[in-house]
Amino acid sequence: MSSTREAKRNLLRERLIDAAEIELNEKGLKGLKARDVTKRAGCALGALYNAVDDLDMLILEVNSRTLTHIGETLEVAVPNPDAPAETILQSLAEAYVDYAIKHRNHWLALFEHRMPDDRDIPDRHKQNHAMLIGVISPALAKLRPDLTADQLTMRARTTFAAVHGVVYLALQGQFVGVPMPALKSEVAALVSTMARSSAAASTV
Amino acid sequence: MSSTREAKRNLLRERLIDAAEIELNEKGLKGLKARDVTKRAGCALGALYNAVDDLDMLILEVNSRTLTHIGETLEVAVPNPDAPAETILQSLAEAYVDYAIKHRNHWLALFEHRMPDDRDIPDRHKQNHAMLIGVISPALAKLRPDLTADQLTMRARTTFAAVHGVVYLALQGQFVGVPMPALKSEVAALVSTMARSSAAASTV
DNA sequence: TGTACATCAGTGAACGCGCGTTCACTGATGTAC
DNA sequence: TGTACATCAGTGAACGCGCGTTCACTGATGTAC
Repeated sequence: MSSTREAKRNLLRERLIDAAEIELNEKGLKGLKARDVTKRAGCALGALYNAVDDLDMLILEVNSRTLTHIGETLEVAVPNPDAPAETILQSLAEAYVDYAIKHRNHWLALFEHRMPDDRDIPDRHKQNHAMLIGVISPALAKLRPDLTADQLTMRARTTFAAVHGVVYLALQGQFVGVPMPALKSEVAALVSTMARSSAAASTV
Repeated sequence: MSSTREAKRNLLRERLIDAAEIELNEKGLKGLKARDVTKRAGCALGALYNAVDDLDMLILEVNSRTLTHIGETLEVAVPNPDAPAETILQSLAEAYVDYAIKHRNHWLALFEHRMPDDRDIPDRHKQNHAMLIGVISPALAKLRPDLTADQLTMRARTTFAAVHGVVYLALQGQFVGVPMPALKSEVAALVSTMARSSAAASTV
């Protein structure tokens, strides 16, 4: 058998992803360097390319973890799935804001990372992203029983993107964002707005 | 007098900003190179550093123009300042979406460009950004006469950021964004939601 | 179990490239008289 | 107006650095007999 070899290989792979996770957290996406990652993982520079295709792929792995992590956080944030839809949406939004603040660099990397022109993102990773939408949909569906599944998906994306935008500009700090101290209450107001107006079912 | 010298100097400066504007439009922020800009402006590489501190400063100049341009676009988009507040907000949002689509790279550069760690952004440039908020405020004020000036500013920022977020994720293409064909109607729905719920004055 | 050979993970110095910025030089513009 | 000198914009080759990736080498693990 070659299980020892393979096990070792996977172990190093994990160690590299762990290391990249820490480096990303500390230095942000732009500050993530192959040399720092391998040094932290305790292996030689070249070993990285044996464990993983590419630095981009390593980042994708970390991003996958982050998405899973966000998914878990959001699930836990909804205490009772039978609560009023607005309550659920508020919980989700608050958890999202908290996550973004606490894991700023991981969260930013999700939206900042771009593959080089030619290559594209593995399906597995795209599905991970879909989770962000899937988690809002049930609550929205309650508020808008009149919408088709497709319309709901659109509305869920819009809702997510709106909240995301407020958090994103606030965390950038510079410019037009809401100042950090006001962030949570502004997001709450936004979600409340969207939930109540949706209930009126008067929008397109 | 040294007016010939100074005039020439300014002329080259303008030509460099023009060139950077075109390069940015064609290749995006990441694709903007000092060599390409000077080549397009028809001068030597070194001349850039005589006309301008830095490549970052050149980008800031282009971004300033972009902000002015957006400002003009938004002003023109409001045909009648006495129209109902929701109508005005819808016009502004639509104009913003159109601008982002049409001048994607310029628009993106506004939010993607970061100064190197130490240096910070000149005040002039920050004020330019404030315009984005200032232009929404009057319409919001009509909807929410109950809010203080500070609260209004917050709400304007939130409103802007929400719309911005939807457009931003949609234009990124990858991931969770609204698909482009649905973008305008989704933004319209979002603005409508915000305008009507605000009128109810029931949010924090 | 032991020996001989094959494979492949791990090493880290070296490669290669991109690219912002500098710098010694030149020639044009400006100043003093 | 003309001459001698000073200044400074413009030139482009060269510098310097960061950094992802490769590659010849080594030593450990695996396979065949």
